[in-house]
Amino acid sequence: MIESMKRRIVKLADVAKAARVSQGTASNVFNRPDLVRPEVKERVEASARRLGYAGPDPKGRLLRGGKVNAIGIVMADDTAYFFRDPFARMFMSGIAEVCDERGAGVALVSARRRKDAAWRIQTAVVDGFIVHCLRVGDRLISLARKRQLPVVAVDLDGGTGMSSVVIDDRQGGFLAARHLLDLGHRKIGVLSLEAADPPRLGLIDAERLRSAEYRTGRERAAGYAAALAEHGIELDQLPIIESLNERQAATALARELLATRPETTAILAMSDVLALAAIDAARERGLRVPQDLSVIGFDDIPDAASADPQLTTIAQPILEKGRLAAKLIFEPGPPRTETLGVKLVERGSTGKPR
Amino acid sequence: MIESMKRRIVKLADVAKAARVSQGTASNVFNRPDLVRPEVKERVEASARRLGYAGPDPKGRLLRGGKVNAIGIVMADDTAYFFRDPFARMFMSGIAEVCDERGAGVALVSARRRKDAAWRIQTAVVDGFIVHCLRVGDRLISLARKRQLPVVAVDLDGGTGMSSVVIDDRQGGFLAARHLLDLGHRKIGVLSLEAADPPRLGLIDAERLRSAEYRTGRERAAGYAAALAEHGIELDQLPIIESLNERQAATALARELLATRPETTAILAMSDVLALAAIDAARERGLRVPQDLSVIGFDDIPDAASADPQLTTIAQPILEKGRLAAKLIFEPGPPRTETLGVKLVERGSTGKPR
DNA sequence: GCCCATCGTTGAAACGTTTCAAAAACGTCA
DNA sequence: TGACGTTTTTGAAACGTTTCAACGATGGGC
Repeated sequence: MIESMKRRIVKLADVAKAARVSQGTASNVFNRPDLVRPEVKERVEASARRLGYAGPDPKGRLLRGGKVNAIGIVMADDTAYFFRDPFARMFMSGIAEVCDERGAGVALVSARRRKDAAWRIQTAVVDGFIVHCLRVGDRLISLARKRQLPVVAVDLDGGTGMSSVVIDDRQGGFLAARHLLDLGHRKIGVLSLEAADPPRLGLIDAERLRSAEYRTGRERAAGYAAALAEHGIELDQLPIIESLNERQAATALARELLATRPETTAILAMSDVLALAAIDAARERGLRVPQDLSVIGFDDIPDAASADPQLTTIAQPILEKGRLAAKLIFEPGPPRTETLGVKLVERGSTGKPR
Repeated sequence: MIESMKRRIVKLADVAKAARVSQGTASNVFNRPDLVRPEVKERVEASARRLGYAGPDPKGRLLRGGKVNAIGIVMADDTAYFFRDPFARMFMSGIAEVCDERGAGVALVSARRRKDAAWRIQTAVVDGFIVHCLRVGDRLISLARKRQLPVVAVDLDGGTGMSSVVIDDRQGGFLAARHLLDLGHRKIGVLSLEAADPPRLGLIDAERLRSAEYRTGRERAAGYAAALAEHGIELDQLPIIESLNERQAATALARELLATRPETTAILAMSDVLALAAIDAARERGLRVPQDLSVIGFDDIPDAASADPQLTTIAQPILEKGRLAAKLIFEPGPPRTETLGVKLVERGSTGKPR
């Protein structure tokens, strides 16, 4: 009698047997209750209750051929980043909206440590992946694709056979640079996102950006170059600083830029975080923004509007980006690339040069 | 030849056959590569490549007895709420930290629509649940528990056989009320969280709070009552307004409170959101905070410190709450309830009555 | 009373993997 | 050469469900 304590887990077959029906019928009780005679249904449910059946185990259902009904979002950062970073949060909100509509769940896949990341992606129980990675590059993508599930890349050059969502970074860069040029700035410093892995922090030459592995930096720089060209300026003539997209680190680099190039009247920053860092650095030097130094950012994160001074920036539709990425995952059709527009938002951080 | 186009999915057995090894060996190639002779491993990998094998399918592995390696977080709101709400975000960050440490994934389970919610919880592919629900009450909990997976409840009275994490709401309520009383306030209005489902918006009596279905409201009110009692005041003597925890809605109710009880010199709010709403309402009436009206909140969300005036509030360790909830999920031991402390944070929204 | 349609129920076959005891291969040593 | 330890490999048995063609019962129409 004691060995009956072994408490094996109760499964559908046990319930079926106890209720003296076939397994198929028992299954129907839980999944298509109207197919089974009320009386029988009652009996099966009673058995289930009596045996302490936990309900059909998703593991079994899954194998049988079901969809998981959840998509995985891969980011090259720790999981808390999803909730901390303003960009990530809006992006996720967009995804969440669409998933709710479709009744799909959301699984967060952190790909922080590269080693671990592979395993996480290979074993994630999902129906598809949205991959947002600037940092680790294509490795994550190719891992995800190997799973042979739908994959949508975000802010990355779309590969063959994969959908992707990008913004018109080049146009954004163009608008930003033209804005400064129109105001009369010529002594412009560029604060760049990482161009490739590994990043090379500090002064870099324009060539590194032209051939950058990361799409975002490459395209935004190309936009800058196009606007500059209209004024007969080469990107190569400007000082370009590559930085991590992180406020502290960027402030230090911006400080250095302002120190070595005191003639600078404007900063072209490839992200709002970089722009805010530039403002911090300017303030340290006693420079007023925008009177002594104009700063323009990129992205229009929520902080941009509440900064002091309010940040002039290139707005990208982050929420929409998330929505679109999610829609593409669910869309059955052939893979395609969607490009979203950007626009200049003039606020208080730019003005005419002194 | 054409029917071979049927492109059945390639599975481990196919790879094994192609490489002329047993399925067991093929499995080892992917899971314990060092158990198999390099030469054989090579051969299997080659076959896998040639056949376009996607790697061991997690669905199969899962059924065989594996852990999913992910926990589900259930909230009674839409999925975007996880990224929007300041409280939820900090809470999730705490959870995320611990999950990263343990190498576990995070799945977001929205239980917005009650009907849908059941299915979501029943089919979520996870190893355990952290359930945070004020609104929908125990239904979500009991669904989760039926899965016979580890469940941790947050901010809820722990049931038998289930771990839970709570804060010392009563002590928090006590500290908040005592703070106002010590400053000399006697004409105090209470802005309460929902007491039960369905909420009853507007003026309620103290009894509704004493017997409230939701722990948070009940306990905080009990703390208020204890502090008041020390000054010979009964909670029943104060005006109590029940409100949704939502800024707009709460502002309207606070406005009403201030209009009908103009003698009020202080507001005891059960959350920071409610407190901020009270400040909005006060401002509309031309009341200065804290000179004309003192307001104290609860929670200490990030907004509290950056509000104008900065909000005096009861701080609860939100991040730690998340961490602890996650730890309890992974902990093998018997279920237990952890209670976290709170503390009074004096800032600018409270002062002596005029 | 017989035939047919309908409704419920059954039984067995997937689904794709991991695990584990046992068998085979290999190497070493007396 | 045979006995004996080690490595490798095998074969088969789970894991828990859903699905689906086929079968039996039930009742209506003729």
